[in-house]
Amino acid sequence: MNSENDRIASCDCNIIHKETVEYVAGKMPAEEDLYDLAELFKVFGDTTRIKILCALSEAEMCVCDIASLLNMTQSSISHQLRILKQSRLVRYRRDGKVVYYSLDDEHVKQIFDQGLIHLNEK
Amino acid sequence: MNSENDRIASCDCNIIHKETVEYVAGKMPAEEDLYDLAELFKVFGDTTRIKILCALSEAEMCVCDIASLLNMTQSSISHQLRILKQSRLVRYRRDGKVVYYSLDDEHVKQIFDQGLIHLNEK
DNA sequence: TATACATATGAACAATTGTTCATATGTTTT
DNA sequence: AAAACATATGAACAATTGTTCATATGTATA
Repeated sequence: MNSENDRIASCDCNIIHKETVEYVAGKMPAEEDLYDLAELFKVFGDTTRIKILCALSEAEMCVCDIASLLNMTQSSISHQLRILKQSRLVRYRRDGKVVYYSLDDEHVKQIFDQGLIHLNEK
Repeated sequence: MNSENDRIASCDCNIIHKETVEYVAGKMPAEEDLYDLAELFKVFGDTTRIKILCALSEAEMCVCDIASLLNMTQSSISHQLRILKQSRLVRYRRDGKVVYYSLDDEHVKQIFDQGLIHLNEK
C-alpha cells in the first residue's frame, strides 16, 4: 500500500503500526470527555487547591478558617474556592456573614486517595 | 482571650473557629506530600497527556503511533512523554530505531477511571 | 561510511494561571 | 443609618506552560 509509506504531514513521521493505531483509535473516549477529564485534574493540580480540598475532607470550614489554616490571604482562598465551586468539587452555605464550604461529593476524597496511593508505592 | 479577637495579618481576617482550624491542622498531611500530590495531578491536567495516557492504557505504542493517533507533531508528543517519564507514569523500551511506551503501573488507570466516575455522576 | 529514519531536546513565543491589591457586595451590629 | 466584618471579584503582574521550529542524537540500512 502506498499510504503506509507516505510520510504523514501531521505527525512528521510514518505510521509504524497501523493496526495498533486503528485499534486504539476505536477505544478512545470522546474528545469532549477527555477534555473534561483534563480540566478536572487541572483543578487538583495546584497546591493551594489540594490543601483546601484536603482540609475540607476533614471538616466544614469558612473562608477565614481556611485562610488562617493555610496562612494565606482571604482573597487568594476566595479566588480558589470559586474555581472549586465551578468544578462542583465543593459546596457552600451561608450563615449570616459567614460562608461555610465543604466537599461536594465523596469522589473527591477517592481521587485524592488514589493519587496518594500512587505516590506511596514509588 | 485576646488572640481570638485580634485581626490576623496573614489571612486578613479573624479566626472564626479556632478549634476547627486546630483540629484540621493536626490532620493535614505533610506539606511535601501535598506538593507531590498536586504535581501528580498537574501531569494529568493536560489534554494531550491525558490522551497519551488513555491511549497507552489500551496498547503499547511508539512515539510515531501516538503522534499519528492524536494528529499532533512528533516533537510535541516527545516533549509530553518526557514529562510522563519524569513522573514515572510511563516506561519505555527501545527496539532499534523505535521507542515503545507503555503505562508504568496500574494506578494510572485507576486515577483515570476515578476521574471519569466523578464526571459521569454529575 | 553516508543516508534515512525515529526520537529527543533547546530556544522562543503565545497563552494560561495564581497571587496581590483595591474595592465591591452582603450581612450584622451599634 | 452608619460602621464593622466576612466574603467576592476585577485588573494587573509575574511565573509557568505547551507548542513550534530547528537541530541534535542514536540506530539501521544502502
